[in-house]
Amino acid sequence: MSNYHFNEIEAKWQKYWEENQTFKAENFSEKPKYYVLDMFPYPSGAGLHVGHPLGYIASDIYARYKRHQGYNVLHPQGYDSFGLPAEQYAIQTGQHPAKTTTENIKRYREQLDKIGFSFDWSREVRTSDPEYYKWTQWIFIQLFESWYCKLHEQSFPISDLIGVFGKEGNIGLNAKCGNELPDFSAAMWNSFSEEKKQKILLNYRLTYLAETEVNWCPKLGTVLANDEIVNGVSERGGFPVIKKKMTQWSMRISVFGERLLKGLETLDWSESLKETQRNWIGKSVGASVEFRLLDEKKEFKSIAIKTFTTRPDTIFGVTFLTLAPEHELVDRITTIDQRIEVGEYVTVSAKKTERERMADVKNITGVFTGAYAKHPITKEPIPIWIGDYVLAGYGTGAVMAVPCGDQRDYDFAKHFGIPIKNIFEGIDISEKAHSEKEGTIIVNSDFINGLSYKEATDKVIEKLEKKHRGAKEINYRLRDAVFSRQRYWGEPFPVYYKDGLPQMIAAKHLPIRLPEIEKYLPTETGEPPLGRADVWAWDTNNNKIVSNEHIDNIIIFPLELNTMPGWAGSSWYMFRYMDALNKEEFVSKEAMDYWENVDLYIGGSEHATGHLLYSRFWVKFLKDRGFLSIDEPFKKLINQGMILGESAFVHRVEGENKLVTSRQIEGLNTQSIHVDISFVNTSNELDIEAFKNWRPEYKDAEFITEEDGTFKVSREVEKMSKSKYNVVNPDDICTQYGADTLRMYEMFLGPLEQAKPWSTAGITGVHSFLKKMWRLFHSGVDESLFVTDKPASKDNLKTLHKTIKKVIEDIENFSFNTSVSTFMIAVNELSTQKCNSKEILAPLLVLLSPYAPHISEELWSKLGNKESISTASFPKFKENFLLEEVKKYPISFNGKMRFTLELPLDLSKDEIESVVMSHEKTIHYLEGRTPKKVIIVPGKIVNIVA
RNA sequence: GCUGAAGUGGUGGAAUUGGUAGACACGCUGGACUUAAAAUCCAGUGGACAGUAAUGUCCGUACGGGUUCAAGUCCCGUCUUCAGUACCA
Repeated sequence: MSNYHFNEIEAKWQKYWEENQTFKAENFSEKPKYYVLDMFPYPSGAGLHVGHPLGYIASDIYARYKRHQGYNVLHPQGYDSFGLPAEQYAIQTGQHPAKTTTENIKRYREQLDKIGFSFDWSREVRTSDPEYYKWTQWIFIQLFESWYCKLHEQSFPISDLIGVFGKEGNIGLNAKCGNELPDFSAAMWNSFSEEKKQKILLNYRLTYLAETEVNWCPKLGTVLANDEIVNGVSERGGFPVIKKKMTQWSMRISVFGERLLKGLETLDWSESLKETQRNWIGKSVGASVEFRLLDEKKEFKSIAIKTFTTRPDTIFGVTFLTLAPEHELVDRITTIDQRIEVGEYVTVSAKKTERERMADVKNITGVFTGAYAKHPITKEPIPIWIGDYVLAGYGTGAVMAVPCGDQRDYDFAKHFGIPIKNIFEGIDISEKAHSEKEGTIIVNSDFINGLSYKEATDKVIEKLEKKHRGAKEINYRLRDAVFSRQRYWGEPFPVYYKDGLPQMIAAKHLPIRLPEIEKYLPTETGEPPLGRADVWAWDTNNNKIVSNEHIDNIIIFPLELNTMPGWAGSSWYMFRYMDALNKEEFVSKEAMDYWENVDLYIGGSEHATGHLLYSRFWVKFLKDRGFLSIDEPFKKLINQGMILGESAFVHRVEGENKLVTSRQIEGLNTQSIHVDISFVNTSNELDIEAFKNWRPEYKDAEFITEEDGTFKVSREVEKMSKSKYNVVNPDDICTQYGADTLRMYEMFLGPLEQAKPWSTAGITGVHSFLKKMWRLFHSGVDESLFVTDKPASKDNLKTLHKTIKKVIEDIENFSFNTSVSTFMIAVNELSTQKCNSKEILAPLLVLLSPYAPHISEELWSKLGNKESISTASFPKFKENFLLEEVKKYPISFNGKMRFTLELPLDLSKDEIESVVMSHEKTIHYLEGRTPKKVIIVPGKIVNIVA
């Protein structure tokens, strides 16, 4: 008996691969290297659904393909097991995150194993493993011990900077790098107390402690980075976020803006993803312009309001200034008469949540400060306003408002009756502002009259620089990333506090292990859960964690209570796989130099402004400091599209216990209720009994059915999720159809990068292909293996090489969906040709093995091979089976056009004619200026001139 | 609003540098096998018109134009959908 028993075959080969360590990668090899990486999963509690493995299947196909091509392939997998998702699941189930994480990982591993991936599990990493996060802590220390020189665009050890301060102070640095810190000389530096020195250094370190306005999410009990907020609510859970001042660790990613931007040019990523990162970095080129406060009593002579503009050419159109409500000068410049009004306005806007402020965009609000500034060129008095359309976090938090050239300034001016000055020739601004830069001549503007945007911009900047009232400036939207989380389930900081100042724990004492505490829940007020640990202080004599009780002793100090965010561990994991067991270094130089960077990275596009940006930042930093030899971690990136679920709904008549079949709901006032898709068949018919048992409240409900007694549900495509009852579990598919069918079907669904709904209905097509493939190797009579050494026919070879060509092209282009079709066509053709030649079938198996590894291994071994099919080399495409030697024949087309036709030598006229009539052949179009290729349409050739 | 991607049968989707549009699969229809069903296999399947038939003709890739011997593909304009981003000065 020799039917295709996929369950047995798959279990057999998965065991074989594990026992033989078939996919273990060596760190050094004569072969060229290739590194294929998946974005490692968060082990959440729900387990995998069919959407999760999509990217893993694609990367696995590619990894297996590269092995066949003779590469030494690194294809590892691990778990991003620290962070909010893992912790939220623990909180929901009331279990300790350490416990749920271990359980979830076990479940994930079982599910992954069933699909037959070629992962090298000997290199598994878990970000929550102390042996792993030891190095995350180590990298944090390196960041703390480094600063960024804007002049050299590079990070250096902080000790270099201390050396410079001791010799020259920071005056030179401020001038060269445009730092805004108060100047000090070498003598002053040397006279500073240690405490003051440390405080100054925090302004330079790449990770620093500062009181900043952060995004606080009370429901999650933690602060969030900008990329963790979507539409003003938290990405995880969708809870409100408010602004709050807190002392937090931050990462100085902003100084890397330019390099992160430039690096994108070298990467093979999708244009849309690069664009997302470019927008996030948000570079804008413009100028800073300084407006000095107009003050007759000369009290505030030195107060200057710095603004940023991308339109220096419109400087003569300025009719007011607007400050953000949070601007630091608001208090100082507001006149006595305006104090109450301004105070109220500032308080009200501070109370708004991120979301309210976004929702309020159309409401124009603002208040006059009573103060005036002097225009830097015309010296005219300019009124200073406050408005919340100006953001404290961007530029300088103050704008020079040009109502004629900016719609927001225009709306503000109209709303408050501020004059609008037109500086554009022949442009009507009675209805709206004119914001296009190009194609306008500037007027009413003194020395730039008659100039275009570009010329005027240069002239104005030149003038401002001469008057010391401004300079050319580049601004980035990219903000420093908050790095503290008031959560339990994350990496502890290797930091203790002495006299209120942070101190690093020496690297040799790492890891600082996360203490085991009973109450790990976050608090709404923001006290970190680690504050509840009884043993969480640092003994500097013995270099170990000790009980809190001893604090105040001179050698025992409080430890940092916050933990690191989820993206800490995922920012460098791709290097740990290279050398996962190394106890001495996070990755050895040899391993690093061999594997270099990830050649192919596959994962979701939702990480565009988080993980993919942060890890690029860390890698650039580690490269600067000599710990890595490469500058960009991910050479090629593919974003797999999400697989969506097809939810099913029953319709209940509003206010009645009556359910109506989907075709009869028209005209009725009904409410849709999600129903578990396992109660619905492919014809959308509901199993009414199962539904009644599932939802007892409808036990006695009235069912309005079709005439034939069936009850139909309606369908809708949504994100696959437990709460929508539309989850399809890959385990079930594996049991019913096998992993090879699942793998091929997931690829067959559509283009890899496109979002698409899952529908189990079509899976039979792929499954019956595998059955046909199996049958191709077996005789129809007694079902034993029926493969011969007979030479292949010409037709057989043609089919094979056509398939080789297409499959290689498809894999190289990541069009895995079309190669599934190619296999189907090949098997159909070979069945028709009754091909049983080993010369054809063996290479076909190798070709198929990346897609359907289990069946390929089984048939491969049946053919008498002792080694795993993964060691076989990929068949090579030979063109001569498809094309023949050619000779040029001029022909004419439709009796008018003359072409040259390339055809085999020594053909008779009849043969040429039959070729032309039946095949696609390339000919050159001669009558046009440039020769073009055309395909002959059979039957339309009138004359062939030999 | 801005940026990016896309719009092809009943459905998912194929179509090298412009060259027989709808591969492959699902679904549907018919047939074979079967007591029957399932499974399996075979055939048909964009639309309209003509023909007993083989077949032929015309129309068809969101819409309107254009370039070309030839356009799903290139150019201009319009509409729609999806995704990202959003008071960024």
